[in-house]
Amino acid sequence: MSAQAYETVIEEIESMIRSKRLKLGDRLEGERALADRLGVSRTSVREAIRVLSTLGIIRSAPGSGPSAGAQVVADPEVALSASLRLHVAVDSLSVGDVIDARVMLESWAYRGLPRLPADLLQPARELLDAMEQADDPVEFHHLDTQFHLELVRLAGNPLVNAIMSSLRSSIESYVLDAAPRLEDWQAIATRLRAEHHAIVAGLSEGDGERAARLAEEHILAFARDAGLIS
Amino acid sequence: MSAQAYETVIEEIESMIRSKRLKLGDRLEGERALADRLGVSRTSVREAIRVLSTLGIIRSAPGSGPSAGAQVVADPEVALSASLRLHVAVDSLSVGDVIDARVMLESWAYRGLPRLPADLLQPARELLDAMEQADDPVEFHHLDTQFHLELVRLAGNPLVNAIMSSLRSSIESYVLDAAPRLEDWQAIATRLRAEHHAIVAGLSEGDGERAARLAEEHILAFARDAGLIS
DNA sequence: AGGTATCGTGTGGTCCAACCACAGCCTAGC
DNA sequence: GCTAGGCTGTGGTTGGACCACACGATACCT
Repeated sequence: MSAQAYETVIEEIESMIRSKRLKLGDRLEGERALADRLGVSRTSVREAIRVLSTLGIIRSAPGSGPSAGAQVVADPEVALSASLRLHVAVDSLSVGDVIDARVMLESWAYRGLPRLPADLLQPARELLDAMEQADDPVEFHHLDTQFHLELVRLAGNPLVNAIMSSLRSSIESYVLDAAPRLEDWQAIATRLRAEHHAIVAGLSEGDGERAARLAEEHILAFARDAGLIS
Repeated sequence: MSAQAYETVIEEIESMIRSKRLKLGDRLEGERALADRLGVSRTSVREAIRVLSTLGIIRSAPGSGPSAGAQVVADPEVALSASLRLHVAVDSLSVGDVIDARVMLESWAYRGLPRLPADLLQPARELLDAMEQADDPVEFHHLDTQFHLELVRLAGNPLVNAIMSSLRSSIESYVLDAAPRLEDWQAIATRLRAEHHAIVAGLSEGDGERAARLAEEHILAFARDAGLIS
């Protein structure tokens, strides 16, 4: 037995997924049954399930009934967010790296967009309206995150969406910490709102290239103001 | 105690990392000591360490001496690779999504590159030389992966490098499965080699834009040939 | 007959007390 | 001075025992 016990359990579950014996939404057999079938201890099965849970593949719930047990789910963000957050914490990734990656992602998403029907941009516009009222930096940032994510979502690539969301959340604490240090929050918020409208205008006119360039400058300028990059 | 036991352990370790009480390369206290200090069982501590290990933050080794114990490391790829691989397996992400993301990444990397000193491109050129001799599709693919990764590395963003590497490995099995189905492998390999040289030529002349466009078509054309996308 | 309180059962969550394999260190013996 | 052996602490694994939980069935009372 070269591989560790919990690894054999993961391999078994992954194999069941690949061979379609386990599909999205299916429930896994009980931990005790699985342990017995694979000839390992329940502890090892639990380690494996815990790992798959942090990878966003399985969700476990105690109790009984339809919602209980271990179920195959699809939550690609959890592992990405947790991993990035921790790697930024240990300084193996810098906040600047994350911001650069975000610029790449967002400008890619906008550049590829065709002229959009007005109703597709409606959710983003509503977020802009909400941001008009938001004076609190924390609330503003929250809406801002949703706004940018909503726009990237229009590109229709779920993987890019997951990465985008994870990038934001991995440096959220740094952004929020920086907010109070901003010189003139009101002035900056006003500028950010105007830039948001300009990006949406570009997209609604089918000028994804312009929106992309605006977004790049929008993101980098704020990051500079917040002292997140030099 | 609302949070689960293993979560409190993760929070404690993450807190130690954020406050720099734990730095890259440091060794964690023993599992038994940590369990005792936090008032949880060793089982829960082990679950937490196992999770952090799959997130690429901690590496554990049994035995004694300098290499033993749990150590803080920085391996951003492991979690990304595992997560993407499994999410592609459950069809929550498609191979096409992954390929599109890779095109984004690679073209971004090349577009941002200035004219490069010849020695920076030397490793890539050597991989091209090796690929001239590689007739076996598996060996060719292996070198191809290294080649593209080497070029992206020139952009100098470790996060992008990690994502790039994870994207490749998450769909590697699909690419390798598709290789035998290719109509005329020799002809395709010849074309791929020529395209590789053209990309390197673009970069060596400081024309990142051209290299990016060539890379986009290079990747998408092969994906179409291999039946990975339509 | 209809509602309601109760119990039974199976789930994951936690803990404990062992034992194993491993690798460095230290000591006794040559 | 050197080598072989045991000592010690590490993570890895196991079995068994509880717990809290939530559903479903059952028994009960009205």
